[in-house]
Amino acid sequence: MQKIIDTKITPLQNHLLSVLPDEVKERLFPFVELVKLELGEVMYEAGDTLANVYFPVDSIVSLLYVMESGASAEISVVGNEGVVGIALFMGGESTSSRAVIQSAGYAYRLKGKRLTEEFHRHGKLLGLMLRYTQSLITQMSQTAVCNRHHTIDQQLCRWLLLSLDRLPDNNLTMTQELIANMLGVRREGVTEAAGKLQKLGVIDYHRGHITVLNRQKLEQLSCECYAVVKKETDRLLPHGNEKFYYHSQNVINL
Amino acid sequence: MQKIIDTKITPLQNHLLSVLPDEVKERLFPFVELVKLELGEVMYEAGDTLANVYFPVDSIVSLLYVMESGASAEISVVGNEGVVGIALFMGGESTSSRAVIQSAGYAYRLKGKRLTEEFHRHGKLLGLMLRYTQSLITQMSQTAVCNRHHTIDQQLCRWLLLSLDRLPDNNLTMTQELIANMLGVRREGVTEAAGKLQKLGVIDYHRGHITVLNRQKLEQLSCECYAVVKKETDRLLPHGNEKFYYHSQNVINL
DNA sequence: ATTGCTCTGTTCGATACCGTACACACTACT
DNA sequence: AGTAGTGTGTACGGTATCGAACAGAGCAAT
Repeated sequence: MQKIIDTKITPLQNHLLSVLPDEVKERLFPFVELVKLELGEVMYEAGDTLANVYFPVDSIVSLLYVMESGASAEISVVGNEGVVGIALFMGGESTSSRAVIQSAGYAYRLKGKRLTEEFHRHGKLLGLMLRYTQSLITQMSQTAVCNRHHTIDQQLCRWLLLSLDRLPDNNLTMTQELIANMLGVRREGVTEAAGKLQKLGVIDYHRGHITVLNRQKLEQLSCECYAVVKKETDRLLPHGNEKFYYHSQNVINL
Repeated sequence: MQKIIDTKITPLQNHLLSVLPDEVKERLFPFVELVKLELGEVMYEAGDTLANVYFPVDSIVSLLYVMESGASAEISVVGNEGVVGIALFMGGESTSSRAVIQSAGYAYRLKGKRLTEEFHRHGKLLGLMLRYTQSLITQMSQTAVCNRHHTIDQQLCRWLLLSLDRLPDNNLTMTQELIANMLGVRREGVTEAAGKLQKLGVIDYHRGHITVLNRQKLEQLSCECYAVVKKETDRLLPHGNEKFYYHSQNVINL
């Protein structure tokens, strides 16, 4: 299913795409396709062979591990700062994680073949992908440690901040049940933690819609993990020029 | 400090080095240096700029995160199946993790410059490094999930198996205190878990020396995390030819 | 208005792990 | 033999999280 829309969306809204040298942009952009991602859709399952990579624009994708028991835990988040499908260029073709749309929106899709062709032509893109991958590794590592040492309250704050950074405003569409899956805890645990934040006036939520009212306080209440990851990511991937141009284009459903 | 020893050690005992094409071996091996690693030594601190990568032969290196509070947790282990210092070729130059020698032994050191030079000359080495990095990512992810969902008992089993795979025999030199640091739990927790394994006749240990008596049982008692990581690693990095040749060579202390 | 469904709030006992404290055992050194 | 130091065993209360069960509240469709 395709339709042409007049959007305010451009590949440049993805940080990785926006910092590429102009010549690489010129070669690559004709081949990227705009894809619409719906909340809860599964982008790929653990073990799937990947054919495309996705550069989120205003969507958020959650990488999560599912255990034999069915219990799950999010190991990292990807928004417009990153790319989904690193296994494709890392050479493994698949991963043992599942990718789920955590926040609906758009992403640009690129065929894996185009990507790897570009790798051989010019090292810039590869270098960028690798630095991004390293920042992802940082996030995963910090998650591992955070799971071990920090309370649900702290982790919820961390998680909200991670989401906030990848959204255009302060509203996230997300039930407590889903957050619980991401954090790998019971839904009741999230209810309790969210209740505290509500009482403190930090957030406001109603049936699957959360609004962050006081970001600063959220940062105070969060564990160090958020800041550590942010700092390291900024080091690895300095922000590029963030001016955008808009145009009409095709949209495809995932 | 240097001395020439007659060892039974060769670069081929490291799996990554051993699967390289002959031409790459010929270019690279003249530049690798044998390094002796002592138990407990810190290979690099979080944030250190890396100048070398290390290919362990019979040593084990633990990558661990240290939090502001001083609490720590191991996020992955590297033995002769891998390489320490991926940040160097990922482009980040440093990581937020610390690398500690978990089991004394030898490793081959290669200047980062030599490594990246080889990347430009021939894609084989890069591809291998990237696939290894992906297997490392798998390990980190699984660790994150394991920290969330599994008991200390299960995790101790997993940890012992990870160590066992990287050692020549069934003996590991390791106090409960150190294991506790790796797992990010209290020493008493390890004492208790180890006590159970002792009673079951699975392990035998005395003041910092652990002998695994029944590996099969250990695998049964472990959580799935060990098997998942092993399977994925085998997929990403098929074993090469493991015949070795021996010769005299220099040894350097770290 | 009724019904049904999803999302949230609350309770209760169970349990895994923590923090603290201390006793004991083995080893090495004097 | 005595002493110091390191590694291990155990005990106790405190707490965060779990598992299960259920009640209510908001929303949608009929």
